[in-house]
Amino acid sequence: MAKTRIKDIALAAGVSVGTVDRVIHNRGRVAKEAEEKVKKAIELLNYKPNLAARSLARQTVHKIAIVLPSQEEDEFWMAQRHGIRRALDATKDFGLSAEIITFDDQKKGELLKLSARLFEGGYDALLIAPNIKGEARTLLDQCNKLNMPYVQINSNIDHKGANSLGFVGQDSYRSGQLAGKLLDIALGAPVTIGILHMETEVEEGSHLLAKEAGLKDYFKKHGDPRIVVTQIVDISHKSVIRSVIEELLHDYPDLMGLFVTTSRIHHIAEILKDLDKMEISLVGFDLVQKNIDALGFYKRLFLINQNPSLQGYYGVMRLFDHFLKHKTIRSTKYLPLGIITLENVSNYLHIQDRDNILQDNRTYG
Amino acid sequence: MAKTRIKDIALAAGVSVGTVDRVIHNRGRVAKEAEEKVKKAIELLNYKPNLAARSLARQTVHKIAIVLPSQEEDEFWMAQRHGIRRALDATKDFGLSAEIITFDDQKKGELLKLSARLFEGGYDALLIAPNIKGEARTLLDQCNKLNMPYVQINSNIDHKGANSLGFVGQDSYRSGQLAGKLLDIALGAPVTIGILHMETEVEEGSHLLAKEAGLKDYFKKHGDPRIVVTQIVDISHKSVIRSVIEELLHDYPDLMGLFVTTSRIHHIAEILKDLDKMEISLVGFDLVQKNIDALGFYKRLFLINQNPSLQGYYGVMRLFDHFLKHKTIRSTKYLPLGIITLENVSNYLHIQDRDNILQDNRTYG
DNA sequence: TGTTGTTCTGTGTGCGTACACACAAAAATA
DNA sequence: TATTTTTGTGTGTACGCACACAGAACAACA
Repeated sequence: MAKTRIKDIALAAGVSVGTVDRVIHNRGRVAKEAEEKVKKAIELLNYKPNLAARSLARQTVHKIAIVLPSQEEDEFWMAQRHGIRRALDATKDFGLSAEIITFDDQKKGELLKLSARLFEGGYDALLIAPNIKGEARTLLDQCNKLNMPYVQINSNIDHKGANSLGFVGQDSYRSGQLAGKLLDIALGAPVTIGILHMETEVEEGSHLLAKEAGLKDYFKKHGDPRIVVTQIVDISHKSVIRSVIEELLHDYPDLMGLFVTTSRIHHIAEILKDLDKMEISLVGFDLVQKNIDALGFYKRLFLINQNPSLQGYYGVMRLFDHFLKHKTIRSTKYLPLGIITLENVSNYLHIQDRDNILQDNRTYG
Repeated sequence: MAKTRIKDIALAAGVSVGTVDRVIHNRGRVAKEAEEKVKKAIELLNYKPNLAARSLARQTVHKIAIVLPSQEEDEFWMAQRHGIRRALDATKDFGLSAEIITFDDQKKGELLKLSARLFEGGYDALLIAPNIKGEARTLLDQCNKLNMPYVQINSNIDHKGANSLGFVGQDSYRSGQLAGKLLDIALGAPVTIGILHMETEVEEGSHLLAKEAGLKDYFKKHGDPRIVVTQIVDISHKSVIRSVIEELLHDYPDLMGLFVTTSRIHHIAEILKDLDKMEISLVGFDLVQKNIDALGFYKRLFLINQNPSLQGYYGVMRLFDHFLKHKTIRSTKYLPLGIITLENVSNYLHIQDRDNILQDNRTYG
């Protein structure tokens, strides 16, 4: 039951550890027969490399650049960062180091400006939230030219380069379907349902439109109610939002459900509470504090959690798998769409802080 | 930015690595002044032990005994085992080994029979699903006498010994509240709601009663509908279940919601489909295959996921933290109560298989 | 037969830590 | 003072692996 070491394989195959090492790492310079013998011994003894020893022996530290929007205060990106930090803590003893590089995603061209820094900073890989599609595409093209692996998180620009290590994020279309289901169950009878994009710009092919499509498709199969789509561009003034809502309620007296495709549903909850219209069912996104507060006073509210923390975590872990375990994953990983309501929100908040695995906070003792 | 090693501390403190080691591990035999200097250097240089090197150098492997019910075929316990295996894979290179020991939880006294094997098998810790409360309590008392740390998963018998490393599992009461909320939203008008315990025995203080209490308490605050509690003892014969349901529907024509406190809600879904009564909303537990199938044909069905896989995972990780990182957690950890419906079930199935962290499946190459 | 080149293989060292051991210095005893 | 005991400190080795380097074996040439 003792673990088999390289030494054991060498013994079994009648060669030295050096030869075994060459076979394991495909370094060449091994006679065919020797290689065969070693491979057979590896198979037979079920050899699995000791990760602790490997990362200790390997001197090369893989340096990864993590590119994120510079919205320091935004809770969604804070959660992303949190997950990233967690993963880095867990892997720092195993040959992974990282730097977070931010850019202003409200201005054009800022992402591209990072180019020089990224490709001349000696980085071995890129972890990027490519929410500026055009610019990000240029960067990823560059990655492929320079043979630098990259993982996308949060936004996916469907970039199928040879160096792509896939995408970790949410399935927006499916989250729209889920919102449809929740509203369907909550409403009972067919009525009017509103979709609200609360965002300054809804660009072609964006998440928001995928969510819209998901909800619409759900209702094509189930009941086919009237669906009204509205965009609220100016989200900084509550009065503007309020008048849009009042107008909607006036135009569609049977409006009984609202789906907000961004994280700003708390505004709607507050306004509807004010208007004493809390019989309207709401579905929105993200566990930001104001939304969590809204759960407390608005019964018919569901939040869909996109798990930003795990996006960061798994994103980094993909690079870890790639470099340290020679295990390369290129597929898309969709994180679970958590349905959050007042009765289960506490556990979700908990896990975001506690997931630390293989992390040592202890200084001594 | 280079990582500080023990050597660096020794240099900074003007002592040898041996002295630093003694300070770090509280081995004594260090002069007060030397100790002070070392501690200061550790603080100053922000020393964090290298986990890879530590587990490589430390030869002692901590052996843990994992005690589970012997229901090999049960999907819930399979998931538990899966999570346990995942955690063991992730930690096997770091000085943790484990053996799963099963007992027949359908017979009395079987758990206690393990006693000798557990306490004379040279185990360093215990991970137990103490679903036979009385017998488990005796075992845990024994643990405290022998100074053997233990973690409880899935069931919690509130055992506050000095060696307890807490509990990882679900919050049954809260899951009942959550079921209440889901039914409340789904029903709209106040009607009759049924609670179904589908289990051969509902013992005092069991999870099932906690779930019942949670749902009842929820509705005391919201609408206060009529709630009917029924137990179905004989779950092996579908005809028995069916007649219970038919009787319920007859006695309570306005029954519009059913809460099944075990994983057997698929039976109910199948029967109601048969009876063409699918307007009744259902809430049940666990992602077992038959329940997942039921999601496909029964729209108004929600499953609450108790995350058995993560229970096993975090349970093992607690022991890992305790032994390898000297980081001892004694608190209760409640896992998130996932709300599952057809539209988000796929992601939940995915994550159960994919969560492998720090695991090396690669043989060579 | 000697020389050069090519292909293959074994040995040695170091990664950062844990721990055993040897030994020096100081203190307690004779 | 001599001897034992206690206390404090440094050195050396091993863990399993990666990788550099030396060198053996063999063939191909002069």
